[in-house]
This record gives sequence, C-alpha cells and structure tokens, in this order.
Amino acid sequence: MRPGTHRPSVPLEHRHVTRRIPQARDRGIPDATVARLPLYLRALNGLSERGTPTVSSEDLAMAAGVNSAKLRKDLSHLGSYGTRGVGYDVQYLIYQISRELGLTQDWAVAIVGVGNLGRALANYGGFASRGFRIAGLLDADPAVVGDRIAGLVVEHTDELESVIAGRAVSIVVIATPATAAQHVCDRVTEAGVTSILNFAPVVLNVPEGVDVRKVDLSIELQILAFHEQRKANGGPIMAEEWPGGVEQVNERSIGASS
Amino acid sequence: MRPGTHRPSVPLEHRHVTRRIPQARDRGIPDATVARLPLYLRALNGLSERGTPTVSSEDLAMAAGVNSAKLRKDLSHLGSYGTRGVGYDVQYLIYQISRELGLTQDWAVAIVGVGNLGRALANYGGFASRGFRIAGLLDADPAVVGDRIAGLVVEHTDELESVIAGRAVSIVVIATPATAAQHVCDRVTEAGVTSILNFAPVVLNVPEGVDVRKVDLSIELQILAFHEQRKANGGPIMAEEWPGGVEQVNERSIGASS
DNA sequence: TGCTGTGAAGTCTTTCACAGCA
DNA sequence: TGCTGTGAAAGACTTCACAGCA
Repeated sequence: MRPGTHRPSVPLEHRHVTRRIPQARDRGIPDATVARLPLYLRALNGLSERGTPTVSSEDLAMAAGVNSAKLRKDLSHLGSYGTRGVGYDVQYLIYQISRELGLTQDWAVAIVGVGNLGRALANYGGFASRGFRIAGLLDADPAVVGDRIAGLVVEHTDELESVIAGRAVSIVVIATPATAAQHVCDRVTEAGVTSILNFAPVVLNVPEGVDVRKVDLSIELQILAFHEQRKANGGPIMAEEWPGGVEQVNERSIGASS
Repeated sequence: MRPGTHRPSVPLEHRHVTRRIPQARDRGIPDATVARLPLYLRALNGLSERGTPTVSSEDLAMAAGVNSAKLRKDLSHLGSYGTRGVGYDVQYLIYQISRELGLTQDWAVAIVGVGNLGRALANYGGFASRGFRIAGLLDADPAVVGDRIAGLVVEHTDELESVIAGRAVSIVVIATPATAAQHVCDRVTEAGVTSILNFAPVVLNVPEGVDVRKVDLSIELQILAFHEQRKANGGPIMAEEWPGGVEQVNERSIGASS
C-alpha cells in the first residue's frame, strides 16, 4: 500500500493486480482491532483532558496497555491518520475512532432486569458519557416497577415491545436472572433489536444477524482460578507435572499415535 | 478447500529441534480453550441436573454455543475423556474440567469497592457456587464500612493487607472508582495477590506474574455499537461501501496528498 | 532524524475430514 | 455403526523490522 492518498483517483496501482482492494476503504476491520479501539479511545480522552496535542504510537500504546506495533497496525486499518516523525493528533484520532465505532451518534439502550446488577448498570456513569443513553429500565417484579433509578422510572416488562419501538431502542442489556434471559431475548429480537449485551449466565439462542456479547463474572473468576492454580503448582514453565500419573488420567488414547 | 492443490512445499524446517514437547501431558492448554472450559462446565451442570448420563460432542457443543469440532479439540487438550461411539460421561467430565480449572479447591475472594457494582457482585449467587468464597468486602468510605451485605460486614480498606494475609485471599475483585483502582492494585499485588478481576475502566499496571482480567461494560457497548452501525449502513457483505465518499471523511489527515 | 505504515514472518486458533476404537 | 481424537489445512492475529515520509 502506498501511503499516498487513499482515493482511488490516483493512478498508482499499475502492476499490482487487484489484490484485495488497494488502500481504498476496506471496511473489513478485524474483530480483534475493533475490540481494542475503545481502549485507545479511553487513553486518548485521558491525553486530551491533559491537553496533550499529539502522541506517538509508543506512548499511546503504553497508555492503552498494548505494544506499539499492534497499535499502529490497528490504526492502519482505519486509515492513515498519523504523521511520520510526529505521531497522531489526539483530537483528530479521537474523532476518527469515535466515528468508526459509531459513537458520533446517539444509541438508545434499554436495561431489562433491575436487580442489584441492573441498578449498578443504570447508575454507571461511563454509560451515558459515550453516546449511550438509557432509554428504559424494565423489570417483571411489580414491587420494583415504579421505582425511580438514575432518573428513570422502572416500567413493567409488559411494556418491552412498546418501549423498544417507541424510543427507538437499538441495544438491550439483559440483567435478569438466568431463567428469564432467553424469554426476554426472544421478545426483544422479535421486536427488531439486533444488539444484545447479556449478563445472565446462559447461552442465548438468537436468529441470524443478531449480535450478542456476554459478560460473565463467574467465567472470569474461573479463568483466574485456572492460572492461579497453575502458578501454585509447578513453576511457570513445565510440562508433565504429576510425574507418575497420579489420579489415573486415562493414559491411553494418545499413547503412541502419530 | 481444494483437495490436493495447496502444497506448502515445506519451506523452513531445516533443523527445528524440539518442537514443543511431544504430547505426553503437555500442560500447555491454549488460552482460548481455557476460556471456554467454564462454558462447557455450565452446560454439563445443566445436563447433570436433568440426569443425563452421557452426551455427545455434538449435543454438548450445541448447549455451550460452540461447534463440535472445537469442543472435541478443546477437550482433547485435557486428555481422552470420551468414549468413541458413545460420547462423554457427564459426571466424569464435570469432575475433570473442574479439576483442570482448579475448582475442586476453595478460593477466597475479596471485593474492594462496595458501590452499586460491588454490592451486585457480593450478592451474585454464581459466585459462591463454584468454589469461590467471598472472604471480605472493603471500602474506603466510612459511611459504608460496617454495613452488612450478603452476610458480611464491610471493612475499611485500611484493613486490606491484613484481610488478604489473614484470610488467605488469592483473588481480588476491584470494583472501585477508576481513580482508586491503581492504588488498590498496587497494594494488593504488594500483599502478594497475583490474580485480579478489574471492573474499573482503567488499564492496571502490575508486576510481572500478576494476572489481570478486565470486565468493562462501556467497551462491550462500544463494540456492539460498531456492529450495529455496520448493519445499519451497507449490507452485510461489501468492501468499499460509500462509493462516492459520503460523509466527507476528512481526507486530509496527513494532507490528502501524499 | 523520528516515527508511521506495512509487507512478511511467526504464532495461535479454528475448521476440516477421517482414522480408529467401542 | 457412531462418535471421539487428531493430523493437517486454513484462517486470524501478532510481532518483526524496515522503507519512506515529515
């Protein structure tokens, strides 16, 4: 890719036969990159607040907790927004990443399930800050309906469809007990929602085209436990602990294959 | 794809000594696999509760929301716990995965920061269920200290080190405001903790050997927004949408030129 | 000179597809 | 026969290392 302009009007791809669309605007940003953009954005906002005008890939990477090669590669998927010898303009990069993530528009979010977690989410500041507006809080428990939380009155889940349609909700957060999650999920997808953030510890079944992201406390803890156990046992490097074969592990199978 | 056409022609491989330990019991379980084991465990527990004695990779994969090839490959890293022609014994597999994840022992967890989120976590049932025991709730706010939550009395963060040492806490959950997170992190790592679950929206700096897992609500929403925006724009398949250049994308950046 | 952008190499993960055992 | 376990291929992601522009 020549660094030149990213406008197809420039005649610079003489020999290279259509490789995969030159530099143009290949919208295929890798998932791994998308997942890190919010991190960069946060780091940039920190720099912005301190009035920093430009930042090098090295420094920004440091602030975001990644290495600089990865950061540069990630940003290169968005376009050529840096200046060689100088770095990136903080404000400009904030704008570009925000636009790429779709944060320059307003997203109406509904939270279903106003238990401890739902309340925590409703009160979570970082929510409203970045283009996400809580447009509805719903719960099935009549004892909770009517409560005022974070400036909103909790509505009954009977209203789910009308809230979604009436307030143009495009993202639904499910914070219900596990048993209710699939049902809520079915209703919101039926109502046209295609983005769901699920806190309930269940695997949701959704129609094609619906995006579900999951946050699962217990899974994170289990992953930590795995590594913690590993540290406790042998040293950091080893293979074949349990020399003899303690705890009959069904040795066979891979015995002498391959 | 194509059958015999693609031949790598064996480029390198001149003298690759010691590939990576034959197989024996190579304890190097891929991270991606470890991250899915809790999922399988949950699915298996569901089957167990319904009294299912054995399950095929196909069915278990379905219940866990992955494909069967991936599931078999994952399980193969633990050992050969299935029976060809039959499937996996549910109870036995539960035991093996639990053991691998270190869930057959008890883990003492301390939660620092008892705001909305901390309370939600303290009351989260899935917590205690799987070998994780909340051994302490701490907060810096005197107004909160002394409260009884989920059967525990909130202690002051001054007690952090003594709680960790005295109750053998090995995993700390940070649910403080962003500004306090790094300080708490420093103290707990100093106190010897090497596993941290961080809910504060900051990148924590930790010494070598310390594991940090992060749960970040706002990042999840931003990722959803990205995909939602993508759906709204062009169709699901395309490269170079915005043919003309709708939404003047600030061509310049580094001077539209080159 | 300093730092970005990026081919190329390296590593990790997923998927295929089938040998082989119950 | 049916289903696991697994090499091998394909694909995704990361890192290297450096050309080339400001």
